[in-house]
Amino acid sequence: MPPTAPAKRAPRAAPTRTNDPERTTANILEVATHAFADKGFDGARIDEIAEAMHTSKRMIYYYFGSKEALYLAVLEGAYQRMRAAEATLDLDALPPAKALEALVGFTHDYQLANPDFVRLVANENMLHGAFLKQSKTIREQNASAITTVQRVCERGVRDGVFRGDLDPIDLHMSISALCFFNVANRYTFSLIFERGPTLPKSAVAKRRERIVEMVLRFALK
Amino acid sequence: MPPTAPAKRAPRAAPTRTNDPERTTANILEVATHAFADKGFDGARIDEIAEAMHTSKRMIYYYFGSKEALYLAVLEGAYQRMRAAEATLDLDALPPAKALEALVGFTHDYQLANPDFVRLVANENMLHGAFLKQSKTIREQNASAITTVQRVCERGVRDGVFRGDLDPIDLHMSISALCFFNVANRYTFSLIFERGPTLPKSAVAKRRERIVEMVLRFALK
Amino acid sequence: MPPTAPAKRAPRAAPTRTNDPERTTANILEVATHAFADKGFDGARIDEIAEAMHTSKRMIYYYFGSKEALYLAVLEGAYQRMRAAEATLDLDALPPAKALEALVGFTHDYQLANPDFVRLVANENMLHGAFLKQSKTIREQNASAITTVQRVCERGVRDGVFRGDLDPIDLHMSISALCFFNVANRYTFSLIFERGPTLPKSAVAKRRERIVEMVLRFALK
Amino acid sequence: MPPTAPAKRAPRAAPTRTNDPERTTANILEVATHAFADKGFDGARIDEIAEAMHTSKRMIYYYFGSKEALYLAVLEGAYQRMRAAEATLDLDALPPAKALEALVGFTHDYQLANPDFVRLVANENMLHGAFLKQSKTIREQNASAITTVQRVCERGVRDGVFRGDLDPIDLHMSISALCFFNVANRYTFSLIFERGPTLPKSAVAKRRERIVEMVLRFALK
DNA sequence: CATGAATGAGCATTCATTCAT
DNA sequence: AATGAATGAATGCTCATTCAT
Repeated sequence: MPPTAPAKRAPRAAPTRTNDPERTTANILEVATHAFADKGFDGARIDEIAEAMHTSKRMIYYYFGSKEALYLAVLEGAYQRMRAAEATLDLDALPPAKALEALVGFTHDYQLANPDFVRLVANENMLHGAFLKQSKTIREQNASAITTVQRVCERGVRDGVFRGDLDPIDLHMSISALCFFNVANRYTFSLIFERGPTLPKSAVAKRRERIVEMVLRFALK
Repeated sequence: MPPTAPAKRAPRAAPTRTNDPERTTANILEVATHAFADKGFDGARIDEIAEAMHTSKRMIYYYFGSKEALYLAVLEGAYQRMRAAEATLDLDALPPAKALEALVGFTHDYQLANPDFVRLVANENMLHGAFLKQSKTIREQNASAITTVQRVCERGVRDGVFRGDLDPIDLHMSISALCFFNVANRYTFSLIFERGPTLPKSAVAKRRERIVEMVLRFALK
Repeated sequence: MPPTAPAKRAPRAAPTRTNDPERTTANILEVATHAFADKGFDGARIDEIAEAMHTSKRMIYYYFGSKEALYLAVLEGAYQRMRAAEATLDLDALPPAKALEALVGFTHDYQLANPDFVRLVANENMLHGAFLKQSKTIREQNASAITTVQRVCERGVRDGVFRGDLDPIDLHMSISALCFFNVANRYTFSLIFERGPTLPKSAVAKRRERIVEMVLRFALK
Repeated sequence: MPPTAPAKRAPRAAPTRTNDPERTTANILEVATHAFADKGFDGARIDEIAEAMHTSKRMIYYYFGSKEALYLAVLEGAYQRMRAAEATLDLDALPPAKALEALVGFTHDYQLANPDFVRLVANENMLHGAFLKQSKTIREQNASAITTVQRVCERGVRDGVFRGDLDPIDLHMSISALCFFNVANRYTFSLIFERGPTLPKSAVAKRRERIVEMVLRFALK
């Protein structure tokens, strides 16, 4: 018998009536984020999300209207949290090389600590960016994202520590690529090592070091 | 209209009866590869794959037995073609630095030319490597893949042109990461530029150059 | 007609939305009981059951989860109704011979009046008892069933009216066999008479008499 | 993957080309008899029957034309073998009581030894005798079957050892019922004993004895 | 006589969604 | 603000059967 269906009238855990819209939506988003990150948009099931929530499944439609709208909200939330974390970095206070190092380190650490975000982005690419296109919010945030790298680059070039032909967008891409891959391609890559998808702590630290070094070697004169 | 109309579907494009199993399976695999790469395992529909084939949908089950088995066959084919292409590289004939450059260039070019492969791998990671685990074939091929990088590294270190602490697995990861991202994260990344997901030719060449340079700067003493 | 007609099925009899789970499940069970009894588990079609219901086919899965679970529920219901009817017999109030007569009569009459029950049991045997094995409910009810015969036997033996070597299980089997066959083997047996599967009233009465007599002659000293 | 489909081109054991139609048909019938007896008409699968044969599945259609025709042939064969065995009984050589005893004993023993026959008959009843109706062969054989009992009855009544109101058809029914049930209702009945569906040898002998006794007690004056 | 390749029609089941309260 | 009941439209899959050689 499928776990999703009521199947024989066992109406499960008693959906705690919160009477608190904010808590309810937050709970839905949290559960949905895990679900969409874990299974992707097509693989995730509204029923399963409902099962893992504290409120009833009907609430998803009450507050979000559709699976697509819920997914969009999840995606926007994930991007927003990432940008918020990024915003705490005060790169301008650091000399360019240190700033770049900090940026790469942050990117690496954040993605490692937030595989849900990484997987949501990977899934969004599987969907040809269908939802991202719809989101004004994310587009605006991303626009500002590139200026962060840009400012570091400019300062570095001006100070003569970075090579003159440094392209911020290209650099941003390289940083993202190196950090993203660790998390996003865990499962296929780990086959080479013949071990589990998550690296031991020491290997993670080593990998982090090398990514930072790779980017800096490339940027420095 | 009578109340219980038979409602027969209009028989599509004339299913050319090949009586040629090899052609039939090849056709199924080709169509399925596009479909799974385009929509992912969960998003792809057996019915849609059938629609795009020259034979009937029933043949999928005749030759492959299930959606899962078909997907696995698709995945194995994609990996096999990639390794076959890689095998044509004669890196041993080149000096280490040139060999590394050739390897990075090949990886970049192959993935750019074969987004289906890239997307299948990305999707497989969304599925936590569920299918890759099942495939002896792929595991064996991957094992040999790492030795290619390894040999180049060893020669480079021995010759004193590469840094002594070069880790082949780590290098392989960096190369993969940089090349993979271009294709896999096209849709989310292109939002930054506010243009379409595929870069103009000149930009592609520029990106290729920089990836090669980044890797070489890192590997060289 | 356009080449790609939507071909919508004519919506049947108006699915009265009861909003009454009990009525809905009862309706499903009733219809399914007839269907499974008529065609057996493998012969019965979920679609046909749906067609005969007052609610939509989807409700079967909403309330029962699968064809197998529905069949099990049907089987359990059939056994339960039989045991409930049996429980109304107050055999202890009758002298042993009369009690045995009443028991045989009841068995005969119930099975004749409930061919659905008989056929479900016959079908369950075709399935090697696959579903019965799963049902705690039925196993428990059956356990108590044998005690009914047992008590009558014991009293009859104690009173000296029944033969001393009477085996309750064996007697139960004989009674069941004689009554079951009338209904279960109707179609093959009626070929001998070259008439329809159901006997005329007078013949039924005669047969009942003889079954009762056969059992009593065997049990009495 | 389902065991029936070719699924990945393993064309199984090499279908021995017999070039002997009689052996081929006999083989098909034998395998089909087991299959239909085991799973019933609806539960049996042409593919599974083919799998268990020495020739290819296509032969079923070559020699029998359809699943229905094959089933009918199986049914006719089963009845024919039973009647053939019955024909070896020389009841006329025995005094009436001994003849009846022999007949009951034979019926019991044959059905116990040939559960396939019993299950085919049970299944045929589930199908409302749909196939039996079509078979001239079986109808003719059955007609003669009743005369066997009839002759024994007549002799017994004439000799004054059997009760005068003995009805051959009714007696035939009782004999059949008692013997059939043992085999046909094995699975549901065994639940009462809480043991496996087949009785130990001693219990079988005991049950046989009691059936014989029950019939004789009823028939004798 | 024999068969590998191919299939239309149907089957159980699932999914996101809406109705009625 | 919240929800249990209900569902149309697919979805992956199977079955007996036929075609072409």
